[in-house]
Amino acid sequence: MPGPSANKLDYTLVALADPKRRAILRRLAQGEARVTELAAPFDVSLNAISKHIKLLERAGLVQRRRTGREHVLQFEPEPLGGVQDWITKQTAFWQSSLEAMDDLLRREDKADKKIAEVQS
Amino acid sequence: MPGPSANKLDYTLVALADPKRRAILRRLAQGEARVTELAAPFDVSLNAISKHIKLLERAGLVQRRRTGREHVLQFEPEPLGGVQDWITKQTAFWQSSLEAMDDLLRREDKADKKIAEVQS
DNA sequence: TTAATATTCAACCATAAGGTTGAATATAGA
DNA sequence: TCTATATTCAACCTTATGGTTGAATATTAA
Repeated sequence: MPGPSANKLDYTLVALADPKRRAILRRLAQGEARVTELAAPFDVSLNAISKHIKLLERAGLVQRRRTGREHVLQFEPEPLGGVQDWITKQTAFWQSSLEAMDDLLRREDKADKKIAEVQS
Repeated sequence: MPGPSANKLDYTLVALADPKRRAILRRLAQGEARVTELAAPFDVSLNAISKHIKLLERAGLVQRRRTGREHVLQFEPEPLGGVQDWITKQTAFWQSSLEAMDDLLRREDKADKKIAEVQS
């Protein structure tokens, strides 16, 4: 989706949203590799993989180091922390809301009992 | 990205990759809401938000319940677990590789010392 | 220098997202 | 029954992805 106003988290999630890119990251988690090596397992063109790597770079998930004509890619886990933070906050919000609703239901229950007492 | 071969995780990550959709999820984490309510904070058309909600549904991140003419949306946190699992495995792979490399370096270091001893 | 290797760049195509407007549907309310 | 409200559907536009092929660049090796 990223237009001109996209932020880091957007880029990270876009980068992770493709199975080939996730496979590339898994591969890089075991150690650096060159573009050709990364492309080998896939049955698409080298150019296609080159583009995938660019999206991973944009997200900060890989870093590139040139050694002569070879480009060595390295896995950079930091942006994954941003995703985890978002998920953590999101579920935290949700759970606190559930607890709040629980309280509310409990209070309503008490009120109902009071009314029942008065009416009985 | 999802073509015909997209899986659940793909859909989840695509859904999370847009800030408006994340904002909708944050809103829904505090409690259910109707489409119009969800659309209110944004300066895009109701139709645009309707489409965003559809992508969230596709990912299983929200559930829809119709009450007369109103559609009530509810947050469904389950798919977020899949994202967390992936990240956990990815970083686990990476750390074990780092440790393996560490061992390797230590061994090489020992070997170097032996060589140094022999040569001295 | 010449030839092979490693990568990107450029141009192109198809599909999915993200948005718009206008019409269709369905339900609620006067 | 009319009319307003809540949502989706359909058609269209633009941009980003994901892919291709062919050419350009840079570096290594003969």
